[in-house]
Amino acid sequence: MSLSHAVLTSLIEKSSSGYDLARRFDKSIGYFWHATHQQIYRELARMEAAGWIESSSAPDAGKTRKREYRVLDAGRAELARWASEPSPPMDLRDEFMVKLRADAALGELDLRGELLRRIALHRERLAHYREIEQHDFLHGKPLSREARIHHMILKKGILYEEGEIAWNGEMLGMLG
Amino acid sequence: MSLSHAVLTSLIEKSSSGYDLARRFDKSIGYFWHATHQQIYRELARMEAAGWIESSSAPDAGKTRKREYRVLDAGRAELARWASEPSPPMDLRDEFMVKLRADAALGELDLRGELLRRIALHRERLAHYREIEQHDFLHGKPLSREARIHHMILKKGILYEEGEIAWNGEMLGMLG
DNA sequence: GGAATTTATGCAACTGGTTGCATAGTTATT
DNA sequence: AATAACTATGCAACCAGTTGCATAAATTCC
Repeated sequence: MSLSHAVLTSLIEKSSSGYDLARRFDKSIGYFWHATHQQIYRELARMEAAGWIESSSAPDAGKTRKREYRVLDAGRAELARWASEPSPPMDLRDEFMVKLRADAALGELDLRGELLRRIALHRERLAHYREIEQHDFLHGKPLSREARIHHMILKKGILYEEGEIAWNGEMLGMLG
Repeated sequence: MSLSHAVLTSLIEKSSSGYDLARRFDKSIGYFWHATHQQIYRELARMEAAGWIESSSAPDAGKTRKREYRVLDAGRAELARWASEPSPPMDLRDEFMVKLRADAALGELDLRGELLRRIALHRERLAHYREIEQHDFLHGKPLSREARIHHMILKKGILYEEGEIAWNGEMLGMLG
């Protein structure tokens, strides 16, 4: 499992409380690795027990239990170790492809509504990604190595959404 | 959960024993929905208990416990019901993107070896898919509705692999 | 000042998925 | 004839992930 490593990466980018981390996670790594707040709290507890991170009452805690988590050297070392071992290729799990095969086997199920919904969803996401791209990466100023990597990750999302829109469109044409 | 529906779809395509089903699953639906033999046996037991499928000693069982499973009308109805409810968009879980962000945050981890491995893997898969496409769908004879849907699913795999190869290549150029 | 909402944390129960092991018959090898 | 390898099935234990609930303070609304 490597949710812990995803959380660790996000914490290296910025020390945070569990809640802030969960929200930031949603808008960065969450695009290609979803996690609930529950999972994140659990991973934080585990990683603190393992000595990868430490925590203390957050500066803005007030009377709350809010804590701030920071990555320790052991955590950085673990992340580097994990990152340089080979990863299994990502496994796809596309429910809609199963539905299409079910349609092929059973006869007419009329999945056109679903296709239209998917096209709309992917168009929305694509527009969102392109906005981020314009704002963060295409402003003309030179990009750091870190920013160039983040840009490439975003581009992957853009290519994916474009591919989905094109394929779903063709599929719709076939079923129409 | 809908592993049961994936198994059900495969079983509608052809009544089979658990073992045969598991092997066939690997080479069809397994491309976009992986399942172990253990999961498949468990789903078969559940679905039989639910009255979606029935089984009897397989014709070629001999002295073995081999059983053949067939889909009942209740199973077909359930599959149709499930297929026409909206599906959540597939959630990506790409470990390698996390590693890239870790590289961006930590500095040099040298992921080029991993990129080369991934490119080789996707090239291999692409070649395999193209072979299937040539053999099953580009033989010139007209295709049934079922075959055209299967072709579209395969094309999605082809587009995906092509996209991976292109993106990983660009990423390699950037890190090189 | 009180009510509703948002921020923030976490326990407990459940469900899904993986791993290791056990069993038993069949076929191929030496 | 012995043994290794493959086909075929399944139990049990474990681990990961999700859902529902509970708590509590801060903030916003009326």
